Amino acid sequence: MTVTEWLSEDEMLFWLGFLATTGSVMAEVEAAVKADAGINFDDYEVLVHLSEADDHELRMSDLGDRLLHSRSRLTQRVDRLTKKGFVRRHKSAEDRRGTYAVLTDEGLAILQKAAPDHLRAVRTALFDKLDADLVRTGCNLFAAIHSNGQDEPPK
Amino acid sequence: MTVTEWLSEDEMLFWLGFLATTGSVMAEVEAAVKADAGINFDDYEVLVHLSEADDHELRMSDLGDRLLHSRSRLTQRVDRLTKKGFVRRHKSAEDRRGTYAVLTDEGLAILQKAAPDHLRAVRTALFDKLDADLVRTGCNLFAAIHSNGQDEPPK
DNA sequence: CTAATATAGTTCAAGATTGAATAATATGCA
DNA sequence: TGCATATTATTCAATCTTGAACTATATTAG
Repeated sequence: MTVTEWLSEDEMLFWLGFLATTGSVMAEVEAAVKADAGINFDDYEVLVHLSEADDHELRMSDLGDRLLHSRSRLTQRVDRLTKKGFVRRHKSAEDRRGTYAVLTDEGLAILQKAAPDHLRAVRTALFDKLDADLVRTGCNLFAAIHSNGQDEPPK
Repeated sequence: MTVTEWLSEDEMLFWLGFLATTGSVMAEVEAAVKADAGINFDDYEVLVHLSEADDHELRMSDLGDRLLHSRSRLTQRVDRLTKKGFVRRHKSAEDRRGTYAVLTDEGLAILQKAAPDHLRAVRTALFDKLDADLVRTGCNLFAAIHSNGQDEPPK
């Protein structure tokens, strides 16, 4: 008995490849970043998103949506990053329910320190194995799957 | 300042697409499986691997490698599945360090019950958006990245 | 204006994962 | 054989995530 007989052969191959590939790429990158840069991947991602935002700050909910993190997960991740001094919060003036997470100088510094390690990990896990054609091909594939970015972030 | 300027434009697009796509596909499938089938995706995956193995059983380490789970993670996941009655353990006769995880009848039943929901989720999140060409394209892409499956499972 | 509803963010407890330490057994080599 | 090293699996404490409940503020409809 096999549970998976209702996908075509190609689809099955795709799905297994998808699971195995994404799992191992992420595991490899996460391990390399933590080992080399001393910061874990999720924290790194928070800092990246903040660094790319205007004034290095984002609303909590906005940041959570980008990271596909639930609200409480983000609250606690930002708590930890705040404790480490890489991020701070400040209340929004216009919408008094709102909170911004802001990248600190220390956060920017650790990000800049970690970035080369991160990039090297991504190259090793991914782009060293792909030629330009496959990269473009992959972009098309992701665009088809993800299309208009209307995700449902968890919760 | 942007941290990511050392990837080409296509590579950057690929990497962002990779993160966003894999994240949202997995989130969608996991949410759908849990909601519809009443079993979470990681548990489901354990049962699938066991169901596909000879005699519906696998060595713990073997199962862990396939799932890219660390040893302790798998130990505890199998603990939970055992408590639910979907899996049981038995010691290996040949290698007395070894333990097999075995699918129980209840485990097979829940797997069969969950499988249609799982498949429908995978179709909705993925294959409904892809034509046959893109599927084949994706297989090639995953093959190039993952090539010979020589992973380093965590730990 | 006010009541009802929606949204932003946090808190708390339960559940899950990580990584180091441990115990038991196997294997390789002198 | 016997010792050193490797492998298999588990345990435990620390860390992290989940999801429901909660507080505070905003928006909408009557």
